[in-house]
Amino acid sequence: MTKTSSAPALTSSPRRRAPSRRSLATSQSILDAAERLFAEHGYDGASVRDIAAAAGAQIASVSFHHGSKEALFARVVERRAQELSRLRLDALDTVKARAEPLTLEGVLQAFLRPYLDKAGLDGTGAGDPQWLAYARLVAMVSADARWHRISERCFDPTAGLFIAEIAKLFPKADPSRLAVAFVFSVSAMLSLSTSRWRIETLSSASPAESGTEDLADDLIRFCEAGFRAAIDG
Amino acid sequence: MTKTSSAPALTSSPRRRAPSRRSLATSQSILDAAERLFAEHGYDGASVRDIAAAAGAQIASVSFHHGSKEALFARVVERRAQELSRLRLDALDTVKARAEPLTLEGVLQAFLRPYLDKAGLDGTGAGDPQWLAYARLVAMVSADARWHRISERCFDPTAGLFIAEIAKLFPKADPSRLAVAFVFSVSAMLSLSTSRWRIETLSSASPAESGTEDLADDLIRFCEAGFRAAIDG
DNA sequence: GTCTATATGTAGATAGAC
DNA sequence: GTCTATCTACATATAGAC
Repeated sequence: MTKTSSAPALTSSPRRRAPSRRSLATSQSILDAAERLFAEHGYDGASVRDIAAAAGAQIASVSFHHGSKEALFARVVERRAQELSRLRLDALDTVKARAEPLTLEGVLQAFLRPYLDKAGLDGTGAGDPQWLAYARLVAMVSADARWHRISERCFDPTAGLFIAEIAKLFPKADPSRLAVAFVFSVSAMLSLSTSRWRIETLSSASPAESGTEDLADDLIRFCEAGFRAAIDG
Repeated sequence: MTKTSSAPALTSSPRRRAPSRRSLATSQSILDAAERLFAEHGYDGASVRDIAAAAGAQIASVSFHHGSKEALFARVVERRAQELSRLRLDALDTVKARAEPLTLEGVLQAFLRPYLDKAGLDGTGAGDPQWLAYARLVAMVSADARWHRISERCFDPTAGLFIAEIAKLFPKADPSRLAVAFVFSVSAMLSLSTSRWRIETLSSASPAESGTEDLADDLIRFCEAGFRAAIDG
C-alpha cells in the first residue's frame, strides 16, 4: 500500500520515474537546438517555436521538459559549464604535476585551452559545432548584465581559483590588478568566438595573408605579456 | 513657377524643408532613448513602443523620423561613430605633433582614451550617461555578427588606420599578428563597459580593496605589453 | 509633424485529448 | 510523454484625421 502511482510493475525496468530513452533524446535535442539558436540569434532573437522546430519536437515538449524559456536558457548554459570547469581544473593539475615549476603561461594555458580546443577555435581544425555554439553563448552571457547571476554561478568560482593560483605565483602583485588582467584575458579569449570575422577584415587590408595561424598561441602570448605588465605595475 | 510646394513664404526663415525646432527635438530625444534602451536590453529586447514612451513621443513618430526599427538602430550607432573617430584621429595627431618620437603606447592611448573618457570608464569620474550607453552599444555591435556591416562601416576604417600606424612603427612585424593583437585590445577595452561588475566580483574575493583605480591605465599597459609580445613573436 | 486607431504577425505558455 | 488547438499579450508598421 505504499504506492498510489498508476504505473503497473509490468516492465522489465522497475525503477520509478526514470525517463524513457525517447524522453531523454527529446530533451537533449531540445537543449542542442536551443544552444545553437540562442548562440546564433541571442536570447530574445530565438523563439521557443523555432527551437522546437529545429529539434524536431513539438513546442509543448519544450515547456514539459525544461519549463519556461528562461529556465531553458539557464539549463543550456549550465549543461556544459561543469564539464568546462573540470577540463580546466584537470589541465591545471596536469601542469602542476610536471617536473618544471608552475609558470604564469602554464596557468593561462590551463584556463584558455579547453575553451578554445572544444570549440575548435585554436586553428588546428574544426571542433564540435555544438561546443562552438556553446562558446558563443558563453561570450553572450559574459557580456550581458542580464545573465550576471548565471555567470556568477557557472564561471566565477573557477575563475577565482585560477586568479588565486596566479596570486600564489606572484605574492607581491596587487590582487585587484590580477582580477583586472584576468577579465581582459577572458574578453580577449571570447573575442575569438565573436570577432574572428573582424580579424579577417582587418588582416586582409595587409599584403601578406597568413591564413589560419594558431590564434590560440597568439592569445596566450598576448595575455601572458599583459599579465606581467599588470604584475610589475 | 519653380515651386509647387504648399509652404507659403510667410515666416522669417525662407529655407524649404528645414525641420522645425520641435521636430528636431523629438527626433533627437527618440535617438537618445533608443541609445539607452538598446544598450540596456539589446536590439530585440527593446521595443519601439518603450523607446517612444521613454522619449515622451508617440510610437508613430519613431517611424516618421527614423523609419524601421533596424534603420533606427543603425542611425543610433552611426550618430556618435563619426565623432568618436574624429576624437581618436585628433588624439593621434596630437601625439604625433609632440617632440618625442611616436610610440606604441601613444598610438594605443589615442585609440583607447576617447572611448573611455567619453563614457566615464577611466575611473576619473562619471562621464556622459548617454555616452556610457553608447559605449555599451558599441560592445554589442562589435560582438554580434548580425551587426557586422554596421561595424565595418563605422569602426573598421579607423581601426585600419591605427593598425597601419602601428605597422609603420614596427615594419618587421607580421601585419596579421598586429590585427589579431588589435582585436584582443579592442575586446579588452569593451570589457570595461560590459564586465566591470565581473572585475568587482573577482576582486572582492581578495583581501585588499583598491576601490576605483584607474582601469584605463591598467588597460593600456595590458594592451601595450600584449602588442609587444605579438610583435616580437 | 503629430496623434489615434488599427492591421497583421508572432511571441510565450498551457489545457486537454490521446 | 506527446500533440493539437488556443488563450492572451505584445510586437512592428501604417493609414488617415487633424
